[in-house]
Amino acid sequence: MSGRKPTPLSKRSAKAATRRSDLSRARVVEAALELVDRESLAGFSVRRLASSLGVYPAAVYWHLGRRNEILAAVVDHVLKDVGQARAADSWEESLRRICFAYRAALQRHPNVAPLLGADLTSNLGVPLDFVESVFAALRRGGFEGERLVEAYNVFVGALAGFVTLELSDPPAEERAAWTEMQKARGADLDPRAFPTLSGLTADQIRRAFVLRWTGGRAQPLDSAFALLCEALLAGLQRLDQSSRPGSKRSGP
Amino acid sequence: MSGRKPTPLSKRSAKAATRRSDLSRARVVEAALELVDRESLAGFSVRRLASSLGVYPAAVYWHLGRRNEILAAVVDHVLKDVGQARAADSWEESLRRICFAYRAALQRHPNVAPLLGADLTSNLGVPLDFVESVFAALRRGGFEGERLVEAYNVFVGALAGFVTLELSDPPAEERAAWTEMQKARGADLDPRAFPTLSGLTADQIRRAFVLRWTGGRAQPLDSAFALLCEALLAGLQRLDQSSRPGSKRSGP
DNA sequence: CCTACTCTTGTACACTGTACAAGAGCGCCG
DNA sequence: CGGCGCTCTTGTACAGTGTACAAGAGTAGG
Repeated sequence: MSGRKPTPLSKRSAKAATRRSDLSRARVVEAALELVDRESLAGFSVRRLASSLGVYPAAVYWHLGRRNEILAAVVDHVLKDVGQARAADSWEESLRRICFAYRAALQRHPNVAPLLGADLTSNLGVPLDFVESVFAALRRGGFEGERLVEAYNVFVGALAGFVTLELSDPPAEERAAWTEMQKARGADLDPRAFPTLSGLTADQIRRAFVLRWTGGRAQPLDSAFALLCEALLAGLQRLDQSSRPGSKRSGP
Repeated sequence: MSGRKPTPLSKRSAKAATRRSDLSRARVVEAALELVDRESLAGFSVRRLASSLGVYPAAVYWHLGRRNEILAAVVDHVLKDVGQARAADSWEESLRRICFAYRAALQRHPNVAPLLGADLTSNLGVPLDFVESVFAALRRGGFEGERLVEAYNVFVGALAGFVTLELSDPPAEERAAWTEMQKARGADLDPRAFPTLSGLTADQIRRAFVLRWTGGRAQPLDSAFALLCEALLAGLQRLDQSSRPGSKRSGP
């Protein structure tokens, strides 16, 4: 079905003949996100995106540029509300809200999660208001100068890392084989070489990042995530106190 | 130069005619790592790898399987010593050593870092002794059962996330353009929309994860990384104490 | 009405991962 | 010693990828 060429004429020609601009940046981004959601990141391609819009690849290039820029736009779209997480009374609570907003946004579109693990740098896709809100909260917490940037990087790195890892999934087509393989890997552990590991229950292994065989979307690691937030906040609090003894703590 | 076909005969035929097995899993992995180091991950391809060995693609397939399995083997190779980080007196110190060993290993081969951000799950590349050592340390710290797995995920997620982000770099070919773009993005900030961000100095922005334009290999975020470790440990310590008041703390 | 601009069509190129039949070279067993 | 069988490599093929680019449709403004 659907020959070599995108055969875009079918459902479009009549319409497009009159209004050519029913394509637009927003529409393309939406379609791209839809495609990623449906087919996973590996299944995303410019051509597929184009053909899902009934259009030739170059058309989507025109609106969004290269592949990476398309994906950057998708990330931006997914994360657009995270920066709006309303600030709370304490800076700690603000950060907590950001954590949960960030994770919730990605849980809605888990297939884009990988993009935020590695490509965060080269992607211009992360909305600035997200960045702003983290910086603002940390500053309220008393971080300044060099220390502020460091705390920010710690926070963002840990948050992005955990969520990406939690949400990443095996390639779907080979899920079955992969599950089997992981199970075996977890079961055949030599107690002499891996004393601690081999003492874990199957249920523990199933949830442990490198060993697990259940992806984090089927089985969210809610409490582990909460633990991450608390650990981060506790850590930052303590460092904050120790580096600047008497000044601003949490509220006024 | 070097025609369509790999033209493998040149430096090989004489040799290979007599000893066919000068290819081996280990040699291929080594070459793959070398290629990734030299050309970055985007520049890695099975064909290039094959031709760098003077061999046809299918030959490397035979030894290592599909692309992902090749990369998994590379990751395994890069991380193989991390699990050997000698345990220290206190569990905290053990974890600290693991952190630094992990980062050091990836700093030696920063181009593989992206693999550990997103593909950690589907990669079977992470050596088990690394996992074992983390679990062991945490258990010594008093974590058990459900809590143990959570702490482990927190630790691994945060660690992998930070290091991947720190080490990831713009695509190299477009580095110049990208730098310019990021600089502009950081400079044109509307103070009304981004009060905190626009107050940052250029030097702060240059180091801040989403905004920065200097990659973490040219300019390592040493102190931020140290901060991450301390924050994580402090956080875990506190959670540990609060959940199990009187039992084992650090050392005897 | 014609020019200028926005957007789309086709087509092309170089390259990718992966499969597979066929064949070399070697060790082992009879 | 001869040949079977295994390990490994050669070629070749296929379907799909990102990206560039000339050419053309369609609309808006002067």
